[in-house]
Formats: sequence, C-alpha cells, structure tokens
Amino acid sequence: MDLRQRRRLQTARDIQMAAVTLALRHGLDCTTTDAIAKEAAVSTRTFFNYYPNKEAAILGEALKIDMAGAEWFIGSTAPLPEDLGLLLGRLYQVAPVERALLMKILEVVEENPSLRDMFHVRGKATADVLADILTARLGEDRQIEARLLSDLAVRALTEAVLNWAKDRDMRLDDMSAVITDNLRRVARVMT
Amino acid sequence: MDLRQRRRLQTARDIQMAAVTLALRHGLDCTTTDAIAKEAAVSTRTFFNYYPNKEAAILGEALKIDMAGAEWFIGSTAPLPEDLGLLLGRLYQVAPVERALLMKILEVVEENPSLRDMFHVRGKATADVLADILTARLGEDRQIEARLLSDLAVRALTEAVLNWAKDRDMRLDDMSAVITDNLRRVARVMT
DNA sequence: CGCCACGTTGCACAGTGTGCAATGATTACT
DNA sequence: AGTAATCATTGCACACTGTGCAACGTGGCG
Repeated sequence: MDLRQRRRLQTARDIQMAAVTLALRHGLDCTTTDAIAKEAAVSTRTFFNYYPNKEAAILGEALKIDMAGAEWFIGSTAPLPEDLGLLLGRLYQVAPVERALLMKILEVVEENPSLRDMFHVRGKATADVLADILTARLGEDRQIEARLLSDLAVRALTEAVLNWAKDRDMRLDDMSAVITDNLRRVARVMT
Repeated sequence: MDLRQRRRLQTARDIQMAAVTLALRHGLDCTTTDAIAKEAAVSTRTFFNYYPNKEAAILGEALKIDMAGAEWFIGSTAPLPEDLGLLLGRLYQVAPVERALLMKILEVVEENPSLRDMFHVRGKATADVLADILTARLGEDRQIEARLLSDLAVRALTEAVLNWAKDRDMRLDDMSAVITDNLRRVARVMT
C-alpha cells in the first residue's frame, strides 16, 4: 500500500474521530465543520475534500457490496433467507469495524434526526445494489419482489448490526445467522 | 375553514408549484430558494416559514398515519398482508393528490439524488409510526418482526403509488389490493 | 372601533459547500 | 540521482442555506 494511500486513509479516520468526539461532547448541532477540521488538524477546505458534510464524516466510508462476490448467490438454489444472510453477513466480516467506535457512532446517530436519516439513506444505497443482484437471481419478471425483498434484507442486516454493537456475546460470525433468522421471522408472521 | 387557513394552504401550494416548475425547467441544482420564492411571489424568509428546504418544498406536505384510525387494525385477526393493504391504502384515499402533479414530482425526484433520499426518509417516518401500531398488534416480544414488516409494508405502498402514477387504468380504490398483492409476492418468494 | 393573533417581510449573521490557483510533497520514469 | 508528472493541502472568494429577531400590516372578534 502506497504512502499516499495510507496517509489518505489516516486523515479520513482522523477527521471521523474528531467529528464523533466533538458531536458526543457538544452535540452535532453545535459542532461546525470548522471545529471538526481544527480538531483533526486540517484546513476546512480539506475536510470537504474527504466528506461532503458533517453527517458523512461521522458515518465514515460507506461499505459496498461487490457484485463480483455475488456470482454464487445468483446461481444458488438454497432458500433465500439463508443465502441473503450469507451474502450480507459477509459485508461486515470484510470491513474491519471497531465495536467501540461503532457504539459511539450509534450513540450520536440515535440523538440526531439528520444523522438517522443519512444512516437510512446509506442502507437504501446498499439495497439498490442488492436489488440488481436479486433481480438477476429471480428473473426480470420478479422485479417487484426483488426490490421489496432487498429493502427488507438490508433492514434485517441493520438490526443484526445493532444487535452486534450492543451484545458483547455476539460474534461477527453470527451475523449471517441473525439476518437469516430475522428474515424467517418476518416470513412466518406474514402467513 | 378560516380565510387565514385557506390562504396558508394556498401559499404552501403556490410555493410547491413554483418549486416543481423551476426544478423541471432548470434542474433542482440550478434552482435556488430565492428563485422559488420569487416565482411564488413571496419573500425568501416566507419560503422558509413553510418549508425547511427546497426538497421539502417539492415533496409538499407529508401524509401521516392517524393512530386513531388504526384501532381496528390492532384488534383484527385477518391475515397481515390484507390488513396492511387496507390500512396503508386508505392513506392516499384520504389525501387528495393530483395525478398530474404527482407525475411531475416523481419526474424531478427520479433525477435528483438528494430528493430521492428525502423521499425515502419520508417513507421511513411513516414506517416508524407503523412499527408502533404493528408492535401493539403483534406484542412486545415481536418488536423485530414489527420493525422489519413495517419497513416492508411502506415499501409495498411506495411501489403501489408508483404504479398508480404511471398506470391510468389503476384506480385509487385498487391501492389496497396492490399493496396486499406486493406483500404476498414477497412472502411467496421467501419460502 | 379597538384589541389581539398571526402571517409577512427585511435584515443581520453564522454556517455550508465549491471552484480555482498556488504550493509543497510523493511517485514514477530515465 | 535527477527530472517530470501527479496528487494532497490550503487560502481565498463567492454563492447559497437557514434562523433569530423585530417591525409592520391585516384578519378575526368582541
């Protein structure tokens, strides 16, 4: 990995840290982009080179589904709740996330409507990609099912992540199982 | 209805019209709040008295589920897809919406990420209320099911509205049936 | 008529986000 | 090693966003 790339990654994290710290201390509303930049020891202009706004800075980089790693999913014939659990559970195993940091972030998110909103918008972005994958598996004539189910699955993922953040006994490996379980519960309650 | 209330409603609509018109003509990014205010013949300050930002102005008033009218839902024992269809389908029968206006709005929404996001956030707000209603029906020990299912149901509603906007043959009365059908499709594909 | 409530407006001000160009450091190439 | 290309940082200027406040005017009501 490049020196430049390492520095870039570090700066991104510095800014995120500064943002989370200040938001926890004074509240997000009272935290200006100027203050965050100063805390992270960069110029205001640089802040905007990394994140488009406060909210994005706190949430950090969005994690992306890689279409490439979804080939097996498209071809699989196993039950959907199971496969979706595997596909989405892997997301957080790939991206290393500190549980402590995540908890801080969630604390800030919970008490800030604008942040809650962006949090869910992030989920929608993931769901949009997943919808394409699901359409490839189910066929073009099941677009509606694909769209609704992808939303549902991402929501199941979100709940699983919330669980993981709060429950120390839960391991990252359990994520897939929790997602699958969540999906099965919904299916059960609907019939 | 009061003269004042009528004027207030009218102004709100004037501003929305102005916003939609200008956004369609020049694109949302090139449309400033100043321009919208001018087009609607009010001051910029007044614009912000009605809407917190451009996006909200274009989407107009958010429609709210009335907890009061959901009593029957909580007590009902009919299949959930059916009841959810009835509950949510009623939403758009209560609020009179011009199909032509809705189509314009959707056109602007489709080509503006920030609007797409706020559109989705609106849905989440509805889902949050619905989650409470569903929890009341399913019981406190089914919170997860309630949360996931409420998201799913609102998504089914959104799809139904999109259908209605595009399909001239579809009537408002059909909304409930479409929602129910959407939910059943998801349940079917999951098993 | 006269009082109160409420909507509108201008103004000032803090904060947001972007384009541009200069500077300095890293990387790549020879 | 030396040179050229590349990239990140930064300051600056500027347009736009959103809010608090106070003044003003009109509708509602006794």
